[in-house]
Formats: sequence, structure tokens, C-alpha cells
Amino acid sequence: MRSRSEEDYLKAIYSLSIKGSSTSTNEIAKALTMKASSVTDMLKKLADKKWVNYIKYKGVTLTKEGKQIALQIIRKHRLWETFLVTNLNFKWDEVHDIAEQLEHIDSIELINRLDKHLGFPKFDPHGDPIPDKNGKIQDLRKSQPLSDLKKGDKGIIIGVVDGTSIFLRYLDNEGLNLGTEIHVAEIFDFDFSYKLKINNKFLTVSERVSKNLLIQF
Amino acid sequence: MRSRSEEDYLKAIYSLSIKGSSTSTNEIAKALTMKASSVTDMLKKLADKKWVNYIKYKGVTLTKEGKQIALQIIRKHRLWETFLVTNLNFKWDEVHDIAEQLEHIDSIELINRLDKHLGFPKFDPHGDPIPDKNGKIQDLRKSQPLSDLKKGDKGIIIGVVDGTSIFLRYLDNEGLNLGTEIHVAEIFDFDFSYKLKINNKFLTVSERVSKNLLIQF
DNA sequence: ACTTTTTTTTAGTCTAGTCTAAATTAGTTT
DNA sequence: AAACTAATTTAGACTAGACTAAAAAAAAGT
Ligand SMILES: [Mn+2]
Ligand SMILES: [Mn+2]
Ligand SMILES: [Mn+2]
Ligand SMILES: [Mn+2]
Repeated sequence: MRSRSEEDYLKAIYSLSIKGSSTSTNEIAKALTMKASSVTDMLKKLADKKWVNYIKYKGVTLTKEGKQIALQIIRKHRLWETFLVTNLNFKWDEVHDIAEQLEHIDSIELINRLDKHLGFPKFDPHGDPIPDKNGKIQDLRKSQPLSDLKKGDKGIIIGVVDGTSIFLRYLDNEGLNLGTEIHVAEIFDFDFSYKLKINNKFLTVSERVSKNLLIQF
Repeated sequence: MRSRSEEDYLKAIYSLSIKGSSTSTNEIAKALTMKASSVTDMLKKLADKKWVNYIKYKGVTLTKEGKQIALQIIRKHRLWETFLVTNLNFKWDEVHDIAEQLEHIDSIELINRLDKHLGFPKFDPHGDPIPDKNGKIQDLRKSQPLSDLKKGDKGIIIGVVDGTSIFLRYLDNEGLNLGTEIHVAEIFDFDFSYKLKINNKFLTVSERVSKNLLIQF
């Protein structure tokens, strides 16, 4: 059996490994708001269970099995988020903490039935792809941050980089939802803010925002 | 915050206290399949938190607050069971273990929305009443075990005493579902088995079964 | 190449929650 | 009332998962 702690570590290592294969003790500690010494302890335990490849001072990677577990936890997290938003009418900024708990419920049957109940969704409320029961993520969509677009470019919002509720509420407030089509009307050299045209209305967003909005291309 | 363990203890004490106000260390140990010494330790902790009244060697009762917590856990357990059966098509004998985990998810908003989503059900799949958000159980139905009925009595099955999956599957198999109307055609003195008439068909059940089937009156 | 800084690990401590074995208290029987 | 038995508590130990402080290794700066 796996503890909640172990699962959270594996998930963190997976997420951190997406850019750059190996992950450092400090990065994991930061991601989980723990001390580096606690992480070292856990890495040894995870290595004993063959879920990570760990070499002292050299960082850590997931084994095939560890990666598979991480993907199952992420699958559960995203399916539960989808359930909360589509069936229980939560807003997309309210679901993360609850899913953080629900993702540890231990029942494969439960999650497969939930998946079916939801109609086998491919993306969660934040636009993140949901792994299937075999851990496959087949997100064929390509995206780039808004900050990579040039004046005159068009695109559709399909995701966010920063998933904090404060950012998500800002987006709600400004009408920047997933699926919204945007058109880059102007980029101000001065502060790299973006003037967008959305349904014939204009909206200016900061550089910070432009880096956290993912646009399909 | 409350741990999963603490919640399971409070729930067990509540259930055991239904018949006879005070509960013994040994009873709790048996209910949770733990050792009596572990129970003693936990009772001290629960007493420190003012959730139980505990006097050495004298048994334990829930405080008002402890009872309220227990009722909230039971509410969550029964609502989740209802969700699993009515929305995810689980059978009534498959849901207990999953609900045993889900009942510890910490979010009042979640459970209230789930309640609403399910249409504020009053009973769970096993016929047990679901406490409302204030912990009130208003089960006006009166029931008695089938074993209390006499020859010629009629009634409707509204619950079970024993909720183990083996018993529940037996009931499924014999068509003894909640809501089924039964008629006591015969009681055999020999072994106290009951011959029932159900939709003009006859079915004989053992004394053991008769003690675990609750009939409305 | 040596020094300083940063990262990582080790050593030792703490708490929650469990256990076994021994001691104590309560209840029952003679 | 004493003796036995059953229930309960205490004492001591263990594990998981966290922490702090100190030591060691790696990386960066001169
Ligand atoms: Mn989590
Ligand atoms: Mn998400
Ligand atoms: Mn439980
Ligand atoms: Mn039930």
C-alpha cells in the first residue's frame, strides 16, 4: 500500500520532471513546502520501493513504475476536479484543495466509474489533459503562452500555467475563460502588456498574465 | 483538525452508544479491530479534546461536540454511499469500504453540494437514515426485526441490521430488496425459520436472516 | 587552486498511532 | 471475605513522517 505522503511526493517529482528529466531535493522540498532533510528521508524510502532512481547528491528520477503511479494520481486529481465543476457546480478556482484529498482515495473501480460517469473527459477544468486508465496522455493540442504571440496573431485560450485561485478568479472576472478566442491587437514595448480584442471588445493584460495564459496554435 | 483515526473512533463510539449510553474499551477495540491498550490511549486524547467523557475503568460517552462530529462523519458516509449507488451504479454491498475513506474528506461545502446533487436523500442504500447538515436524524419510521413478527403479519423491508456484503449479496440473490412487501405465511417452531410470501411466491429464510431484516410497522 | 556559498545529507528529536507484556482494578464465584 | 477471572490501564517499544542543527559534498567565485 501507498501512503498519502508517498503519493504526493511521486506526483511532485513527476511534475517537476516535465521540464528537465532529473529533479533536485530542494525543488521537491519547495514544491511540497517541506524541509530538504525530510525530502532526503523520503527519497530513500521511495528508492527502496523501486519507485525512484536516487543517487545521493545527484538528484532523482521516477522509475517506470513510479511514473505510472504518479500518472494515476494525476488522473484521479483531474477527474475529481472535473466532477466537482461539472456535477457539483464548483468554480474552477475552488476545486484544487478538495481534489488534493480525493486523489488519494484508493479504488480503481471508483475512478473508472467516475470517468465513465463524466463521459471520459479529456481535459480537466483548467485545460490540463487527463491520463487514461493506462496512464496515457494523448494531448495532441499544441500550445504556447500568450507572451509568445505577435501583434495580429489569433488564438484560443486552452489552459493556464499558474493555477492559483487568485489568478483563476482574475481570469473569470475579465471574461478570460477556456475556449475564448483572442486577437492580439497591440503589444506595448513599454511594459510588454498585451491589448487583446475579444468579441469586438478590447482588454489589456499585463506581461505577467501573458506568460500564464496558454494559447492553442 | 481531526485525524482519520480520531474520526473513526468517534463514529464507533457513537454507533456502540445507540443501545446503552456508555461504551467499554473492549467494545471499541473489537469494533475497530484494535487492541484495548490502543483504545485507552486514544480515549485519553479524545478526552483532552473534550470530545468524550472518559473516566478510567468506567467507560466512555460522547460529549455534545463529539456526538456532533460523529453525526457529521456518518452523514458523509451515507451520502457518499448514496452517490456511489445512485450515480455510479455500484451495488449496495460494494460501497462500504470506499465510503469508509470518503467520509474523511474535509470540506463542508463539498458534502452540502453532494447532498443537494442527490436531492437531499433521507436514507442511504442500506435503509439507514442520513443526518442533515445540523446532525438531525428525523427517521419517523419505526421498524422491528422480521423475527419479531407473527404468523399472518405483513410489512415492508426497510433496512438491515447486518450490513456485511455477504449478507447483502444473499438478499439480492433472493430478491429481498428494500421496499419489498413480505407476508409471514408460516413460522417453523423447529428452527424458527420463516416462510414468507412475496408477490405470490414463497421463500423460506433462516432464523439468522429473520433477525437481520428490518420490517416497517 | 583556494575560498566561499549553496545544496544535500546525516544525526538526533518529536508526535501520532499502533503493538506486546505486565500491572492493576473491577466483577464474579466460592 | 477471599480467591479467581475478566477488563482495563500502564510501561515500554516500534514505525512513519515530519523537524532542527551540524556535517559533508558540490558548485561558484576569486
Ligand atoms: Mn494530495
Ligand atoms: Mn487541474
Ligand atoms: Mn473511516
Ligand atoms: Mn450504509
